[in-house]
Amino acid sequence: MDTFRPFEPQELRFVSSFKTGELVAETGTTLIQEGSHSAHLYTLLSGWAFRYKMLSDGRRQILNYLLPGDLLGLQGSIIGEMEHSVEALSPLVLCVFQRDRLNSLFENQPGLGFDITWLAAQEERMLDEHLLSLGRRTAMERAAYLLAFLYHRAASVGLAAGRGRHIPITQQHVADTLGLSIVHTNKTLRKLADRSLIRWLDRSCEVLDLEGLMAIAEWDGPPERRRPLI
Amino acid sequence: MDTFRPFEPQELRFVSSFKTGELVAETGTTLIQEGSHSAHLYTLLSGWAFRYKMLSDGRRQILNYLLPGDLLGLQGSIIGEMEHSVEALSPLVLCVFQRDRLNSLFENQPGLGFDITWLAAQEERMLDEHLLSLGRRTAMERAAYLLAFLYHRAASVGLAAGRGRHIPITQQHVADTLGLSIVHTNKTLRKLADRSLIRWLDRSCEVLDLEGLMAIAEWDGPPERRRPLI
DNA sequence: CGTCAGTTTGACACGAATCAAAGTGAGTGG
DNA sequence: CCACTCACTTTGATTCGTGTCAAACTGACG
Repeated sequence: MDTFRPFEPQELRFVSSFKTGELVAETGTTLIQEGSHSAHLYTLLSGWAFRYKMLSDGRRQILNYLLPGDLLGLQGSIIGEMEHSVEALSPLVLCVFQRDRLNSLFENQPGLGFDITWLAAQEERMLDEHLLSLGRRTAMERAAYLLAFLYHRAASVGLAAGRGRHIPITQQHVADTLGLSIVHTNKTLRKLADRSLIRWLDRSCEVLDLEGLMAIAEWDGPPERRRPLI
Repeated sequence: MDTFRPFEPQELRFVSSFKTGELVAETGTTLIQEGSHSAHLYTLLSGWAFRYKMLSDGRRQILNYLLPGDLLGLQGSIIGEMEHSVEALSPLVLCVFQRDRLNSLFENQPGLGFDITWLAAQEERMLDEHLLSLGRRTAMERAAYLLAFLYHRAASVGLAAGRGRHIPITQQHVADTLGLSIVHTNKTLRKLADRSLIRWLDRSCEVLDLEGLMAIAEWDGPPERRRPLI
């Protein structure tokens, strides 16, 4: 089963029998609320978003970031209840599906069913890496890893060149992703900037030295796509 | 799509066209090595195992635990290369499948394809919760969460009553799961034991007060299984 | 011109890591 | 049957990384 292909948003987008509509959202919009039983499944067509969970006293943990091609709300579709919230980091466009069509999708479009599983496996791979980061990397290593990771993700969907190459997050987002306080996050990012590895702009980050970041984090980047063995 | 059913190992086990054989392993056996391109996909039929990643200087992070009904090696089957290792925590029995049959499984058994995606969504849910733990919970909260979590998982596959109700891990495993040093882990577990929330045995843990652990961690347990809406 | 979100910096406190050492119990070999 | 080893657990002393508190700075916006 090395013969996968990456999930193409357009693919689901034009399977008219599954598509319900398109949705545009502003920066900061809460797209999905923890505990909700959303009736919909979404594909992100453009923009950035993030998933997070909160504890009752306000502690927030960002779980992962969403870029074009990613699914939102699969958990709700499959398990029934969303266990995390989703918020827009930039203006974005979503493609909306009826979640109750999901089982017929598996029946009628096994290729798409496999693509969904492929996406879920990718997500699991990213979460594994984040866990390694939170559990065993120092603050500096975590920050370097996160920025290298986000740069890679942006590059993989063509956002790395030209205009959009800045990662649209605040230091508060970084802190809540890395499990650090915002003060310590600021001091850590400052060190990375002083070493010319990154540049911090108003509410975004520019990666100047990807290799340097990856070396600090001891991270090799996402695995090479395997060529089909047969 | 609220009408899911939990994945039954027996289900895959007796789909003879996919099954390759059965495999028995001792405690401590490395079942899958990070970086390998395993030709097989497994279902755990009995026993406990855990997934982990390591950094080159020996820092280890345990990602999650595997119990009967869980899949091993799906990542390898779908992405091509394993990005984590798997080790047995107890004697265990695996059911082995050829991974190259996976796409034909999606074609011919869409119901099983959906079950695999369901399992992947469950794994993602657990990893999300672990991330919240590592990022935003204190040492005490993390320990309480982990033990409550493992108790729940064991109970959900019928391991909670009688003989097998002890969780077969060492304090080193707990430390590597929670991202703590083994010394601090010991002191934290000691406090839980002094409060009669757990009892620590030779190389295992007995949960005495599940509610108490869940209250400390501020964790509600896995979501209720949704009844079908229609 | 004031407000507000975001960034920056310094002083201090605290939680967790590290260092060191001893206790326990199972297994092993003499 | 008794030393011996080895993995695991336990405890105390000290160090260090990160959190908390406090305050100032910046730029966008109304």
